[in-house]
Amino acid sequence: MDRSAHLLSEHGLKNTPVRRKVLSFMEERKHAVSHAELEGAFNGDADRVTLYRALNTLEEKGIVHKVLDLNGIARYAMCQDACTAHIHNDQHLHFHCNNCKNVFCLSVDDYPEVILPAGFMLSKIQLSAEGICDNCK
Amino acid sequence: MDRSAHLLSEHGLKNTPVRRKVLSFMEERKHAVSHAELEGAFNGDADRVTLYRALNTLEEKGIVHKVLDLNGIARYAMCQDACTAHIHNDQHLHFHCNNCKNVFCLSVDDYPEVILPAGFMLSKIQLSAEGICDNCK
DNA sequence: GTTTCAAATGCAATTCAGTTGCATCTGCTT
DNA sequence: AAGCAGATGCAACTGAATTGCATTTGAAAC
Repeated sequence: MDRSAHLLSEHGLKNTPVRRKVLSFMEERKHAVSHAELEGAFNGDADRVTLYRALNTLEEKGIVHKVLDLNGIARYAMCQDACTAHIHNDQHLHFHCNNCKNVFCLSVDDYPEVILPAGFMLSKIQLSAEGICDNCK
Repeated sequence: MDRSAHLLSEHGLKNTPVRRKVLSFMEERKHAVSHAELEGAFNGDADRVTLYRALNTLEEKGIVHKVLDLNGIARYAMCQDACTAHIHNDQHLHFHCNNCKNVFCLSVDDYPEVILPAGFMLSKIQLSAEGICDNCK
């Protein structure tokens, strides 16, 4: 049983070809992948709706996480590198490339203190960066 | 000439009823406003497309700035409070309410240093927070 | 290895934010 | 008052994402 199949059974999900391929596709990239990117990779081997549902399910189970790119389009990443190194698995930085709009998950050491006005309750803070990725420069 | 009209002429934009009302509506709120919110406020007095174009124009001229909410929907704010206090007018924090999805622009004192991998060029960093706003708590 | 059934998939249709093309109207300059 | 660039309104369109429903399938029970 490969890593993708293991991840699925571990979370009580059926081990289907689509989900396995989605996961291994993500593992191979170092950036967060969009639905459109996946659809291209499947090239007709899975319905677009099935891909949307696979992504939603994987996110609900905490296997991948979702991040909106600069155009507000959802992208998904596993980010195991950054996550295993920290307790809170969203303690990482999202780098948005202004050119290709890809999103990269990078680890970050220290977060600033945030002081909110009275009445605001903080649940999490998120640091994001914009610029040009190494592919586009 | 009121403040809205002044802002428009200052940026070489025609002083139209729609733009004036958009600006004064924004000035009255302490959160970033969405297109849907504006459309409700106009209640038929302006076409939806006109509102989209007004928002785009105001953003292009640097009068307002755009921020995507947690659902990836655009919201716009003037944020003069935070902006006049700092040199870089995007040096502020966006607080996203998990409940009403409103976005609040808050000022922030210090930004953390961000070290990127080789080949990545940084143009700006952005701090955002999630939680519950004072209205929803 | 069958049977069984909840869960997953495929297909069609729908929603919703946002954009574009084009004709008409209106601030603003002269 | 005239002229016109730019703003508005209307209709149609795009693209991401969702929903309903019939069919198929993974995996557990037999």
